[in-house]
Amino acid sequence: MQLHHLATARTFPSPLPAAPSDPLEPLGVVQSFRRDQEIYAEGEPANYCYRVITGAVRLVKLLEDGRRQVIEFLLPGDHIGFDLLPEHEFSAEAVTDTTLKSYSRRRVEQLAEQNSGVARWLRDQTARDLRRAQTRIVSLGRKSAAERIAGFLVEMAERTRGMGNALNLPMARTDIADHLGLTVETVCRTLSRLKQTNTIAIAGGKISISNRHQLELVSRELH
Amino acid sequence: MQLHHLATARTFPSPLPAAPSDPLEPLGVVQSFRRDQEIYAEGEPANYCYRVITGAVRLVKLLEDGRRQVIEFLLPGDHIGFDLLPEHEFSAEAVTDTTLKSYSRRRVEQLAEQNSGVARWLRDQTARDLRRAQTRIVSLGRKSAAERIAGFLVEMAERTRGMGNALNLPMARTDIADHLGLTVETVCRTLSRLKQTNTIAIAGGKISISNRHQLELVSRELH
DNA sequence: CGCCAACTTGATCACGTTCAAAATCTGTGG
DNA sequence: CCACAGATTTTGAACGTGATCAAGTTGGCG
Repeated sequence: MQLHHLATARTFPSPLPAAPSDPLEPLGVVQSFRRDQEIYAEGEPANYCYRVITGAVRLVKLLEDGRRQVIEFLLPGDHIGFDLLPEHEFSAEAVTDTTLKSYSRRRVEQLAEQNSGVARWLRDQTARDLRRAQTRIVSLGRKSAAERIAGFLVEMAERTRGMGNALNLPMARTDIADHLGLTVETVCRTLSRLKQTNTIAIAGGKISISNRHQLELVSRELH
Repeated sequence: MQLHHLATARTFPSPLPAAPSDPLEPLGVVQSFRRDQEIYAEGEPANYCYRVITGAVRLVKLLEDGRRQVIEFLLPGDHIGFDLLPEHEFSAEAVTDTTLKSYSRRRVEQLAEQNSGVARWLRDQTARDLRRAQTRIVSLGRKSAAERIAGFLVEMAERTRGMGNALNLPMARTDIADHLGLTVETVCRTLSRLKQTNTIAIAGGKISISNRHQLELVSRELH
């Protein structure tokens, strides 16, 4: 199989957030993954944690009968596996060609033992992930398809702060559907409806937000 | 308003898990809450964190139009708010009459600063909560009503390890529904169906598991 | 005993799914 | 550069799970 040439158009060119903490940084090793390549598998011992440099990663749970849940998308600057639990409960896959910086879990743990700043940073990191997961629970438990999709677009706009209103969504519709607990068809139809109401625009496969205010209203079912 | 007498029948009499860590324990102060009493509100500064002694607590998100999501139930031995983020994102309410031990967030933070064991315990605590939340995401995103309810019963059986097969569910059907992203009616109907198939028994409002194996199969849609 | 809240059951409805097909995009080779 | 092939996205029609609306039933507590 041949290497994809690096899809620079699908990459996030914005300046990367600062390293988590200086003492951690020298431990990192750059690693590259091709589109759809597995970074680690469910149940594997967690020997490394990662920071996304370019590209995007999805955390995935695959049920025995083929149903799939994308638990989380990780974008440049995001951290993976810093909860330092001994095993990965979900698998991680590259959404597009991706580069990560990987850190030895053992070394990070040692560092946290000695340096309370690092320990604190780890704690805050995990706490933020927890908040995000809990917010997702509300969305999946109590929101309509339109609310979830509008909310997802707003969230992605904030997380990528792409130039202007152009959203850079590296993932396919299927990934979005599996993230929001919907089917591809529902995602497409809802996007089409948002387009018809001039809330978003879809040109050449790229989505941009035409009416951010309206999109936020829809995400709260206050239309 | 009059005090309810302590609903001992609805309380968890099992031996309480050990304190998180000795140095933390002397900071704790016992506090009591009546059924449905608010422990803290959404958006409030998080000055305290808690450990459940008896009773049960629900973490709740209330949407502007009245929809409700119970993000999490906390049972005796469980910890609340130890992520030490500055504000509570959700409100906490007593499901039944409840006693908590409360800890000053500031003092806990200081302790973590000095004692890397405490810091590590905090991190692990938050990491476990994160795992639980992520598992819930899978359930809400990709599981049917029957799967969610069966899974919930199994989970509660494990968490309470009630005497034998008798489950002690302190929360009302509405709470269960709002936890699983369903309506009360669906919860009732599904419980009735589980009863008809002799998977569970409902007597005097109390649920007990008749066929644990079957229940686990249903929770994985392998019936 | 009688009231009110919680639970249960039934009938109908709607949102999102499923199945199916068409349109568009991507990449590859001539 | 265009043509073709496979994958992804979009649209359409029928269906089904769980929601909604409505009416009983049970249980706790005065």
